[in-house]
Amino acid sequence: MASTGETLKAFYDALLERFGPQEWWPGETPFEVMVGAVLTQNTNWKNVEKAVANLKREGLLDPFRIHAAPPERLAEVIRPAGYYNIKARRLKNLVALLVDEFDGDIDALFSGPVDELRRRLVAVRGVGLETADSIILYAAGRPTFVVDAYTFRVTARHGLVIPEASYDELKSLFEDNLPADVRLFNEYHALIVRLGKKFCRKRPRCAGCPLEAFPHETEFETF
DNA sequence: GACCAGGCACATC
DNA sequence: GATGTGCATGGT
Repeated sequence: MASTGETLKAFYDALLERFGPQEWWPGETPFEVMVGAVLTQNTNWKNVEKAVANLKREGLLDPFRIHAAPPERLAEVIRPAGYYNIKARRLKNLVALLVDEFDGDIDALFSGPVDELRRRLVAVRGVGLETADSIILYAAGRPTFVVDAYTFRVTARHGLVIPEASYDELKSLFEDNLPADVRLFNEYHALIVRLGKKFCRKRPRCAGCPLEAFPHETEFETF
């Protein structure tokens, strides 16, 4: 009987073998990564790329510029990312933390204990657990495991957690059974997303899945 | 035309 | 604490 840690490592090896390193997060600067984390909420990444390109073209990919921009103007620029009114407000909430508390110095925001950073990020309206963890891992380069909808599906369908497991329970599943390695956490989450896009959607297509050889449920909940 | 996407806040029970 | 709903564009 393989331990949870051994199973998680075997999953990782199978995903890496199939897909190769994902080299996440696409983004030229930590600030761009942070903005992308908000824009990609429940949204296809292709749409986010268009919104980010618009921000660059308009000279708005800057904490002070976003802070000063009227919400309606910001919303129009990020329109392709969807939910543009609400995301404009969320971006302004997030840069308010950066500008008002850290004088726009993103390195200052990212330094200090990870759990304190997480509390600060989650306290921002519009930044939930996944967005906060994405920022911590991919923008700050600090070790925290990012859980998303695909993580729920993959782990539940392979019997690693009960389907009712919470976000933090899933996060602990990975963090308590793997070394706290930024590179590993980075690739693992990216590989789960890659897997999910192709095989582990709401209506899964399991034929050819790299985890096909591992035990899994044959009846799927649509979540 | 239905379904889906790298969520979150808020209302209601 | 659990469940339901609004937010919105663009690809399959």
